[in-house]
This record gives sequence, C-alpha cells and structure tokens, in this order.
Amino acid sequence: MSPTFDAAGVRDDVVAWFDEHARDLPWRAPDRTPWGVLVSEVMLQQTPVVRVEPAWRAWMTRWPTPADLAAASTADVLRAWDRLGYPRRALRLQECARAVVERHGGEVPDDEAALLALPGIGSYTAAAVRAFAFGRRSVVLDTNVRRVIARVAAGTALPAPSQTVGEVALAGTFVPDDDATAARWAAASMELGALVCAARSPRCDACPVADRCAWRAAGRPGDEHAARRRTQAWAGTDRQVRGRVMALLREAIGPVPQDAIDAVWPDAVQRERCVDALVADGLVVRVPGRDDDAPPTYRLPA
DNA sequence: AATTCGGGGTG
DNA sequence: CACCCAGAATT
Repeated sequence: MSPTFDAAGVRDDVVAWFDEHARDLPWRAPDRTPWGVLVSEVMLQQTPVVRVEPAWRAWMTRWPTPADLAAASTADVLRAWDRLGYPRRALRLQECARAVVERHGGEVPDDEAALLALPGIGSYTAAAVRAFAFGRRSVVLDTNVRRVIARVAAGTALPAPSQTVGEVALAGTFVPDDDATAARWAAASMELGALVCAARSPRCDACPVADRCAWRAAGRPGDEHAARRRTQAWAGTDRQVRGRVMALLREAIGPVPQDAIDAVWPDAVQRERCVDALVADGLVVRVPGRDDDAPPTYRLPA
C-alpha cells in the first residue's frame, strides 16, 4: 500500500454506501439487546447469515437473557443449536451466559478484557460486541473486513491464511477515533465484504470504492496464497463421524443404546475415538450399563 | 503458526 | 466437487 493511501476516504465512502445498502438483520433492530448481539456473533462464527437468522429468532424468543440460557438444560441448548455446526460453540455460549450471570450480574460487559475472558469470545467477537452492542470504538477484523482491506489497500486477492500483527495495524488506520463512526465502519466494512467484495465473485461494478481499489487497479491478480490454502476434507473425517453421533443424540427421545451408536459409522476404531472425544468435550454423556457386561447408553448432557 | 472443530449452499 | 462462511481454543 502507498504511504499516502487515503484510508479515511475509503472509510467515508463505504460508510455512506452502508447507509443505503445495509441488510435488515434482526440483531441490528433498534430493540436488540447486547446479549442478542453476542448470541448472533457466536452463531455467526463460521456459519452464514442466512442460516443463522431463523435460528437466532427462535433462540432469542426461547432464551431472551443470559439468565434464561444459564438456567436451561444443556440438552435443550444442543438441540436448539441443531445443525448450525460446531456444537462446542453452543456449549461455550451457555457457559458464557453463566459467566455473565456470575461475574457481571447478568449484564453483558462492554469492557474488552472482560469480554475476552468469557467462554467462546475471542478477539473478533469481543470487538464486534463492543461495536455493535455498545457503539464503542474497536478494530473489528473478520473474514469480510480482512478481504476488503487486502484488496483495497494491499492489492491482493485475499488476505494471508493467518492474521498478522501488521494486518491488524493496517486495519486500525481505517478506524476513526470517535466511537459512533468507528462502529459504523465496522458494520459497513463487513457488509461490503459480504455483499459486494465477495470472496468468490466480487461485484466491483457495485463497489463504492472501486476507483480507489489497489487490487482492481492491478488488474485483479490471483490469490498468491492459493497453493497453501487447503480446504478441510469432510467425507470420512472425525468431524463427519462426530456430526452423525450428535445428530442421533439430538433426535433421540430417551437414552441411546450402544447398538444405535455403532450403526452410524462402520469403522469401529474411528467411531470409538470420536465418541470418546465427544464425551471428553462434554457434548455427550456415557451412562454405564447395569452390570459389567451390559453395554452403556448415551445421551446429551442434562 | 498449524490443527481441529459442522454443515450446507454455490459457482 | 472444491470452496466459502461475521472464529475460537489448543498445541
């Protein structure tokens, strides 16, 4: 990027674009709560907006506050999470609710360190909650913002596989000092990345900063890190096996017999490794049989 | 810095 | 069928 790159100009144009094109998402509604924002951010960790929206509505109707979720049965929480992916996130969200109740009197904290100390809340989510729930200045750097900045300022097709210190510093140059504008930039840059500056097929013709974009000026070169990116395999992995076990337990009314578990995956070694891991993760409970000979049963945590 | 952790929609 | 999705925690 040029040392005279006009980050402030880009920011202002993107914020103006956002005022016209922002999606009407429920966690942006005027009646949203900080807890609702936090729930949305955890659900959105690696799960697309279109799948989160209906789940979020149902979830917030059922458990509107941290205290409500803290008091819920974990089995109900995991069932409500359904197929949003990575069920450990649901577990962490309930742990987060309990921590908010115990440490902060049931109110989501607006302090960065306090947010980061909550289960399931990392650097992105802590910054996002500060910006979107409290309107405070923070450097919100998700996959969308990373891509927007990589293109417009660094001139690359995609950001590096892992986030760097320099990248965070560069992102900081776009964030103004005042809370309100900083929060708007956070939402606007994410929205631009999601709707226009997309990973797969960017719509540069609809981009408010196309004429300022270093990547476009360079002729939209290909991804320099393409060789090192490898999408995670799915078929045959432990993640698929774990997913099948969790799906079985979510749908079960009562205790699930060992036979039923055995039926979800043919490879006994892999299957047992996965079930053991799920038990260790706190996602599954193994109930010993009556006798030593009797096989155990399985269920979701109470 | 590299791995692991779901699941589904799309070009 | 590879790729992507408002990442976090662990090693």
